Amino acid sequence: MPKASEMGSEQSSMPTMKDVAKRAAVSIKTVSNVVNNYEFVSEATRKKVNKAIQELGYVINVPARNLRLGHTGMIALAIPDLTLPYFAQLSSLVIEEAKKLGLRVLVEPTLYSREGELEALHGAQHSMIDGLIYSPLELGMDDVRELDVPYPLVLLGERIFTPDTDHVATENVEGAKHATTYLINSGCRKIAVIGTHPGEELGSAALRFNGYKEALDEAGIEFDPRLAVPARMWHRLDGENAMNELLDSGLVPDGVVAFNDMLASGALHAIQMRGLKVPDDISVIGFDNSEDSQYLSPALTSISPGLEAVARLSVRVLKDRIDGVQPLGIAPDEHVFRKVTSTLVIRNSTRELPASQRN
Amino acid sequence: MPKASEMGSEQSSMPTMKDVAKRAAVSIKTVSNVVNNYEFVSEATRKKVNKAIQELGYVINVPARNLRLGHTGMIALAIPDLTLPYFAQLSSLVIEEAKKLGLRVLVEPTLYSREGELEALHGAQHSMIDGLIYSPLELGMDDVRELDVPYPLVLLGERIFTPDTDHVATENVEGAKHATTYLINSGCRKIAVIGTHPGEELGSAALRFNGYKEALDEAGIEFDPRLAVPARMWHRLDGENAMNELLDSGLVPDGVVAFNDMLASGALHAIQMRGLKVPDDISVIGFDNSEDSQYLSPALTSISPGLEAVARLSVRVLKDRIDGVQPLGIAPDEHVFRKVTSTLVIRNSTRELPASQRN
DNA sequence: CTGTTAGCGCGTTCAG
DNA sequence: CTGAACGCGCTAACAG
Repeated sequence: MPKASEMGSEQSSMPTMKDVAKRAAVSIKTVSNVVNNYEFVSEATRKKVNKAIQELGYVINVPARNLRLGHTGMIALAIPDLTLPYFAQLSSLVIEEAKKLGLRVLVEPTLYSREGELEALHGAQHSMIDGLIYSPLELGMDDVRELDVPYPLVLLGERIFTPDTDHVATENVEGAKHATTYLINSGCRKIAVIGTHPGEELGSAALRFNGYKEALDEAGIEFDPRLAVPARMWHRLDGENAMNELLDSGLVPDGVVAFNDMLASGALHAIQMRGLKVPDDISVIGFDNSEDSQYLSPALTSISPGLEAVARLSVRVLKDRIDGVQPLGIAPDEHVFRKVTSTLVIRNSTRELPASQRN
Repeated sequence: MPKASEMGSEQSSMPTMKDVAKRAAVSIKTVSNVVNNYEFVSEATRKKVNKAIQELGYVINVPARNLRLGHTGMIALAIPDLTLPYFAQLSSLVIEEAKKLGLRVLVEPTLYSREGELEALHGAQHSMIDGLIYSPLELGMDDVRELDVPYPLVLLGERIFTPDTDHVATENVEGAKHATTYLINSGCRKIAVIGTHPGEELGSAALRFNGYKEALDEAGIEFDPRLAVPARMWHRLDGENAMNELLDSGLVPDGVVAFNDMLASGALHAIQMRGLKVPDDISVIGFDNSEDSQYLSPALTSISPGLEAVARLSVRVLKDRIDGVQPLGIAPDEHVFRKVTSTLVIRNSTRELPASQRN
């Protein structure tokens, strides 16, 4: 037999249910019953059919089945960039969770373009897909009407809200607030924040900044704008630069909240290069609890956004919508709006809480 | 109209070609012609049909089309772990390249399990997929027969060889050799290597180690086993530990070849923590040229495995096989075996070559 | 428990 | 250049 890879299409000679039926001397329906594990098939016929399947090397033709069933068992996941650890992680978790529910995932990087994001929404693929988990970055509140699509949709993040779709988001504000409060409780008073995006109102930077300020506010610490260092990109080097800038200004903080772990890693490095100690001189907290954070030295205390929960929830909700059932305990006509609680993963880049603060 | 997400399946009410045909007062065939950009359709009818499509919001039904055509326009990419930057990068590039050729990609993480890898190969999905790009980690030469699958397959890496499938690989040996030679030319004589896997023969660690030794050999430098530090995992902390171990032993090298950029990053950190300078005291070279490497300080000199070329080649070859044409300039019955040339990306973690060595 | 029949939506002969 | 009828492989009634 020539290898399929040397032929045009593998479909040409693949055996069908009909072939199996003939060989097993049963009807097509019976084969279908066996293949789909229909309960009421006699053990004898089942064996007969399986034998024929084995001998012919029969594999079910998924496209045909899809056509008949009207769905494909495939969902799409649209994210800005698969090379970002955050999204790679998310994708991996979504794929894993989907698999548990018998769903496959088509990952679609939208590559920071508005076009890409719109195409993910309206592209021709959509008869091929049962639903979409959508994490927009470029689209904003002005684009809400774009979300009126003829298939189930779960929206990730907090850039767009509509009462007409299900949302799953992470706690940006609460997470940053938690981190900042933790630093305050551990004795920090001059807490810098790295990675702000001045002028931005949507997006993680703005939300996390708000959390930071809220924490300060509640603790009665006045916000010092000089301690907020912008960083357009959130790479390691940006964190290093930001931290150096701060240190050069003579304004040495006793704590740092970095808006992601890369920034934190850079800050760590800048601090240590000056002979200062983390956490003795300066505590550092990161964001995202990326896999790397545990491998830094000192291991990085970080806010874990609960990506597992995001993945689990969004896939489950989508699956329910596809199946036409109400997700979770949601009332009819209502939509899921769920914020996943973030947790602070304490490692060695922050000082311990004094005994009085622990519980 | 109720939102689809509140209904069972979106398929129920989607307009078909028949609906479009009726509305445009033409035959189904004509609609099909228009949709598929068949050349010989009068401008008038084309317009008429397009208008009807617009009004009805018609979208072509991909599963039906797939059934008829016998292929799906979808390929799978099986990799060990999507959260590894290397594979995330590769996936992203493959998706991009596939898109250019009108193909969609189903990413399938096999999660370091033999089962997962076998399932990717033989799983039921395969009538749903036109071909597979396959990067095994657990499978070895004993499993060659598993690769006899009824669809086009492109094999990535150097773990399994068969004359019966197309291969695309990166230059592990050559890359490591290149890196080591570069260090030698820049004046290093005591070159450590971090990340070896003693006892392993397949796999990147072994191949890269060979390249390192070849370079030493050619330069007439004797290999000192104490300079080869094993590291099972290739995380940042492993690099840091390995480097510390070396430094503690009193055996201070003047150059380090790390088997990936994470290891290199850790080594960098360990070196700097001792007050030693990179590259003045010790040069460091990494592997993979990951996105992070440029954001380390000093920016990391690294071997770029040419992932773009791997992605481009493997998708192209697969596409050709799917279309039944000979890839590249390959003779019939021959198979592609292509190693992508790696390049050394020189940044600031290595000393400059003396004038005599430059070209 | 099993067989028969009728499409799912599309592309494609083959006539016109 | 266009229309009518067929079948891709499968599942869901409904009989038997």
